[in-house]
Amino acid sequence: MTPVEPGMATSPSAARPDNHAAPPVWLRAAPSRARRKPPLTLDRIVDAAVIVLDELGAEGLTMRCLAQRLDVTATALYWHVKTKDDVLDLAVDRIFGDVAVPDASESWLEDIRVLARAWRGAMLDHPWAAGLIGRPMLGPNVLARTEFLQSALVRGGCSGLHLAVATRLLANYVIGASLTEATWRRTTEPETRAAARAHIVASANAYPTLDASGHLDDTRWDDDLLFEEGLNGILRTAARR
Amino acid sequence: MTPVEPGMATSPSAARPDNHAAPPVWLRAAPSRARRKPPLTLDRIVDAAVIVLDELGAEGLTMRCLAQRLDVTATALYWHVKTKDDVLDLAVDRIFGDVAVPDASESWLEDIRVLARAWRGAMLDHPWAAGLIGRPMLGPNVLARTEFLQSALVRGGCSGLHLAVATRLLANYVIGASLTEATWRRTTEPETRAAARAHIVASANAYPTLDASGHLDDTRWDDDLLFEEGLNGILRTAARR
DNA sequence: CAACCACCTTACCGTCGTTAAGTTGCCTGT
DNA sequence: ACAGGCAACTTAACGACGGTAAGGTGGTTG
Repeated sequence: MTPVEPGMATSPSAARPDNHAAPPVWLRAAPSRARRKPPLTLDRIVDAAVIVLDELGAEGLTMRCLAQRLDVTATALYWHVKTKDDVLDLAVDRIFGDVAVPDASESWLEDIRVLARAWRGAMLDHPWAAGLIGRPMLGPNVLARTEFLQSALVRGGCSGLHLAVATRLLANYVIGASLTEATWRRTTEPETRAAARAHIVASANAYPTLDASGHLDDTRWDDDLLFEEGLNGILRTAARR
Repeated sequence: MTPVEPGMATSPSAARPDNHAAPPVWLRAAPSRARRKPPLTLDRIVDAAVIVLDELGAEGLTMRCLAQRLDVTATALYWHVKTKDDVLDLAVDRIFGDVAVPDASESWLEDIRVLARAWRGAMLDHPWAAGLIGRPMLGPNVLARTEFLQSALVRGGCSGLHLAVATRLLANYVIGASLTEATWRRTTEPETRAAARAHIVASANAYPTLDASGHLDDTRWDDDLLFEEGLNGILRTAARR
């Protein structure tokens, strides 16, 4: 697939002496660094994994295809990573690195809002992450965001039981909302969405309220608004402390 | 694995005549029904799938092992089911059938509380379900519970935007909470939990608030209490309408 | 220059989900 | 009563997957 290139790279006895001899630097240094493939690192693996996941989804990520994109054999990955699950865990934490942690402003409420929005945004940008949340998230990026969230609550005056409750409430809401929205967005060829909605309408006697409220197909309000309003509701109760 | 049993079942030319000939009914009728294996149905497949999932977790469920438990070949399943994902979807919906839908009482708040508790309980009883929520949940059991939840909110006076917000808020909170708790419970050999907590303590400078609040290892309050308090917070804002 | 070690490859294993092509047995029309 | 057909299952096999074991290689160190 990637046959060994002829010339310098192949034989040290030809390449090294060149180093000491004639050729101009720009003809020597550049190729010698560019032609040799860059070393495989954990970072490069995770980068590639996120790209593949974005393109093909969670089921599309295989060690072989990931390796191919990095121009190595599949087994080479196992030098840097113990199992495929490691790659997935790292990829999940990686995308949460994109969630900007705001500088702590004087408005802890707004800080939380910003973080929550960004968190949801990251998950909607990478909908495959929704299916991977059922594994413990202990990566440094996730922890850093949780730390910020809880510290904002502390700034807002929460402590003790109320702090624990508010932290979980917020985190669980954001996770739940992102999860359901991303799931819906990911699997939704519009035909599926229409079919689901049609099924509810057809079973209107079984689901009268869902039918009347336009569940799964409400064009009156969009997801952003509903998320924001729910967030407001939570923050109002948190602020009452 | 299941060799053909000798006698009647093997050869029609030997079995059928017996039907017309000597042997007493209780030796004929009973075995003829008991010995013939019960027909494979979707229901039996899903039942077995839930059992296997409970025993071995999501990764432990394979079509072959599921088939073995049903005393059929793996390919036989594909007559009743199109793909393995179908089995998973059905299994997820099945466990939500265990969530008791309360009779609508005069207290819509309490109705919601009961349903939310049961929902969470079902997920904690079957922690494997947490990893399978990243797929659209459109099964009849899930829909029926959502219908009840929303109808309770309507009884409570919600409508329009507020109804949509409250429905999502509640559902997302319950899902998020169940997911994180189940995930934690499933993957937690105590060693992992201890390691995670130790990591936070060790990085106390990076996560001061998490460290101080006993994140991931707070013995002061248990999960049930935190869930309940969060639920109360949500319902208070919903009730203000 | 020999020995070593980090890093990658070649070769391969067992298992998985799934398909294709029979085979069996009941049920129905005549 | 019997032929034909269809539903329900089996046997066989495919290709891809995650993962392991052993071997090579190139740069660094004694």
